[in-house]
This record gives sequence, C-alpha cells and structure tokens, in this order.
Amino acid sequence: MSTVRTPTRLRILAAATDLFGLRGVDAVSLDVIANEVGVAKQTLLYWFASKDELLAAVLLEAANELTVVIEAAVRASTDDPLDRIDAVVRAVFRPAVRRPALLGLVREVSRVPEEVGARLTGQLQLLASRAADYLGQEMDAGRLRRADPGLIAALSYATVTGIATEPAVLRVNGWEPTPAGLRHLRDELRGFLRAALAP
Amino acid sequence: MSTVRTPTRLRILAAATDLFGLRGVDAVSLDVIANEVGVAKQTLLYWFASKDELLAAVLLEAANELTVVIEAAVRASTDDPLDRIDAVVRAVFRPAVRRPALLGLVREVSRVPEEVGARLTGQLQLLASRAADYLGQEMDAGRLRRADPGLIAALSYATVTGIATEPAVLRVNGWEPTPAGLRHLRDELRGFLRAALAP
DNA sequence: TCCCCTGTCTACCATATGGTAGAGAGCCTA
DNA sequence: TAGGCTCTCTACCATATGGTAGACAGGGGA
Repeated sequence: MSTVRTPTRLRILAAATDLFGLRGVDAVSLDVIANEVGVAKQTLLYWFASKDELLAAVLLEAANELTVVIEAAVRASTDDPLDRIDAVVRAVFRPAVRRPALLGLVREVSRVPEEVGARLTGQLQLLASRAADYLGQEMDAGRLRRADPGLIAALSYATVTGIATEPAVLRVNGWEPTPAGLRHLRDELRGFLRAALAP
Repeated sequence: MSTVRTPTRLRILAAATDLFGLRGVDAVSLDVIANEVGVAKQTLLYWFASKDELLAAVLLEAANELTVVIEAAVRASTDDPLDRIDAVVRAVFRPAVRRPALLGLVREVSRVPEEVGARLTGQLQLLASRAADYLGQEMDAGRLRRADPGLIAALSYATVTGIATEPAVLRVNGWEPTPAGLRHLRDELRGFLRAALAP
C-alpha cells in the first residue's frame, strides 16, 4: 500500500506475463488477470484493445527484459576464468530464476504477428549464441576442455526453457521450482563446467 | 479407409494425446477433438464421461507407451560401448521422435488425480534415471570421462522435453521440429558423448 | 417377433469468456 | 466555475464450450 502506485498498465503487463508464461494464454482469462491486478476487466481492455494485443505487448516487454540481461552479461568480465564462466551461466539462468514465466512465453510466440514474435525469439537466440561464443573463446584459450560449445549452450538453454516452461519437468528430475532449487541447478551446471576445464 | 477400423475409443485417445500434448488442454475443445476423429462430440462423452476423464486416460496411456520404450531399452545391450550409448540416447529420444506430444503431456499432470499423474512422471523419471545409471556404469568402467551422470541425463531429458513441448524452442536453436531435425540433434548428442569418451 | 443393449447422433442448456456501450469520478486548464 | 480529458467502472451482449436429455439404428438372444 505504498503511496506511489505502479501505473495500472505496468501492473497489468506484469501479471499477464506471469500468468501467460506459467499457465499458457488459453488457460488464463481476462477476468483472472484483472482480478490478480485488482481492477475491472474493462480496465484491461482500456489499456489493451484485445487479449491478442495484450499478449503481443507482453512478448515485446519480455524481449526488452532479456535485452537488459544480455547487455549486463556483456559488461560482466573479469580476468578469472571461473568468474567469467559463472557470469555466462548466470546470464543464461538469471531470467529463469528471476522471472520463470519469461522464457515460458516462447510457447505463445506463434500467436502474435511475426515481427513481434521475432523480437522475443531473437533475444533468446542472442542469449544462447552469446553463451556459445563465450564458451568457444574459453576453449580456444585452452581454459575449457573442447566440446561442441553450441551444443553445451543449447543444452543449457533447453534446460532453462524446460524449467521455466514446466515446473513439472523440474519435479520429474527431483527438483522443486523454487529459487533455491534453481540455484542448486546453477551450481551443478557450474560444477559441470568447472570439471570440463582443461587439467 | 480400411475395412477394419480402429475402435472409436482408441482413435479418440490418439487424437486427444496429440492435440493435448502439442497445444495444451485449454487450447483444445472437445469439438476440435471430435472433428479430428470424425465423430460427434457426444460420442466422445459416451466413451469418456468428461474432459478431465479423457485427459486422465490420455496420461495413463502415455505412461504405458513409455513403459514399452523403457523395457525395449533395457533389452538392448551389446558389448560395443558406443552402440550401448547409442541405445540409451535412442531410448531417451525415441518418444520425442515418434510421438512429440507424448512428453508435452507433462505440462498437464497437475490437472489429474495424483495417482494418475504419478504414473506418467514416474515413467519419465525412470527414463531419465536409466540413462543416468547407464552413463554412470560407462564412467565406472573408464569408458566415459567422469562428470555428473545425473546432470548429463537431466540435460538430455530437459532437451527432449523442451523439444517435445515447444516446437518454438527448437526453432530458437535453429532446428526444425521434424524427424530429420531430431535425428540431427540425436547425432549431435551422440557426438558429444563420443567426445566425452576417455582418451 | 420382441426386447434390450451398444454405439452414435441431434437438439438443447448453463456457464464462462472476449468484447462493446456508455456513465461517472477526478483532475488540469482556461 | 466550466469544459474537456484521463481513467475506471457497471451493465450488457454474442459466442464458444463442457455437459445433459433423449431419440434412433442395428444386432443378438429369448
């Protein structure tokens, strides 16, 4: 109950992102979103002309959030190879940890106009390829045991996507989709990368 | 148009499996399924009392299909380590190749009674842990470079699940969700494992 | 022949959902 | 104060969807 309230439009966007990403667009009605935000359904339709337009806005916003993550990863670079690996791993996992629904939105890309969907998939691609590039550099420098960096990144990416999209997937593997659980997974992957370091 | 038609119940089950797994339960109406099968909606409701009951039957059937896959993988064993690795990889990837919707059903587990959902997640767990066990054996025997077998299996599993669930994920990584594309991915993973073999 | 059972259908209903119409409250500016 | 603009609301509508009621066709047994 702060005096300065987040603008309605942003609150709608945030709630829709989480609900769409976690449950899927078809499973979430405008009423549910409005209820979550604490406004009437018509307030939603004032800010976004239709459900489709709301989804498009959500995907664009997600793409923007990912841009921020990627740019932060670009800036993060130290001389310690382990730290640098950690930075990349963090860059790949952070969206899943901070906003599990973000990557789950990939599921809905086909519903929006192509240029909108391309923004999101483009950012995800960038995230994956940046990780691949970095791992490739480490290998070239002899600090990482050589393997297919694209595959490693793809596996990481698929893991992240799988986690973000399907909490059930996580449970199948015996993990709980909590921040702590995701941290544990990140540590495991980090250990995997550390083990891959050239002896 | 064969003279011997598949029983209606089985045709409904098959269509519902594909539609539920690929698009999600909420995105698929009973009318759509009935249309796909070529019967009236009420015929669906004659065989399955409700949509929820249909979903439960679909999940049970999927669990049974996975059981067959796993048992086949258990039987497959030769002395050539590469062939044995290939057999495990095949076992993990086969459901995704033959029936992409099968693993996508994980998404819907939380909707059905716990004992029904547990059947499916249990089989998926078995699939993943069998791969982990096998990779562990190979490592103990010195034929595979040591790394966390559980993590490798989890990564494979997450990849499979991601592919099966989200064709868009595959496209982000530059792959097409076709059988040929999946074969390519399988070969890549095989190459990864081969590269991991102890020198 | 009659009856009942199986399987499929047409007709219909109640509800939920996406979306429209328009009123009203609050605020800024003239 | 008046007028208009921004934002949110109540009331309502058309359609789609899950589900019910019951008719009808066909086949097998008494």
